Amino acid sequence: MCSYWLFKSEPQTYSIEDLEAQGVCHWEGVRNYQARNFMRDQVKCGDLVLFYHSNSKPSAVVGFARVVKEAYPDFTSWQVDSEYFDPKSTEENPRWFMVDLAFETKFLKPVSLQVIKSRPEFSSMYLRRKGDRLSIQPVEKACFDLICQLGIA
DNA sequence: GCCAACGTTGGC
DNA sequence: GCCAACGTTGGC
Repeated sequence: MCSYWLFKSEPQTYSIEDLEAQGVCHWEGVRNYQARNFMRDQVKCGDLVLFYHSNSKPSAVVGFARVVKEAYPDFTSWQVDSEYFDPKSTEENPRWFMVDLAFETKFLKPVSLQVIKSRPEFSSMYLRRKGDRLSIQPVEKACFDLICQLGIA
């Protein structure tokens, strides 16, 4: 059984095109406890992940990926020269985690936040919540399927 | 670039 | 443990 997720990324930081070119990536830099807990405790190998471009024009789901490695310590957190460095995270006692994703599909038609907000089928999504800032969030299968259907059509 | 809606930090 | 100050996210 697999679960469904939505991961946010600013495309100028890391885009679906970057993942497509790279094939596989480490999802480093998550520095929010709620997002970390989802990733560390619930994101499993084989799960499918909607790739969302935030702070974008328009902000949209632009494709999906597959989880190919489950949570392990985010080594960027103890690299002093990394923008994600956190002095409170150590190799002995890591505070932050990451997973690996493999590229699956880039949508022909990105599914914009506007569309997600306009359809009643998506009313349960975290993206619809006022003040939503969660960068890793669970998605219901029905929502995942419909977004893929809209994106690929 | 603005700012609302958070989350985090640290003094007390 | 409270809460003010500060930092961040992300839509617009």
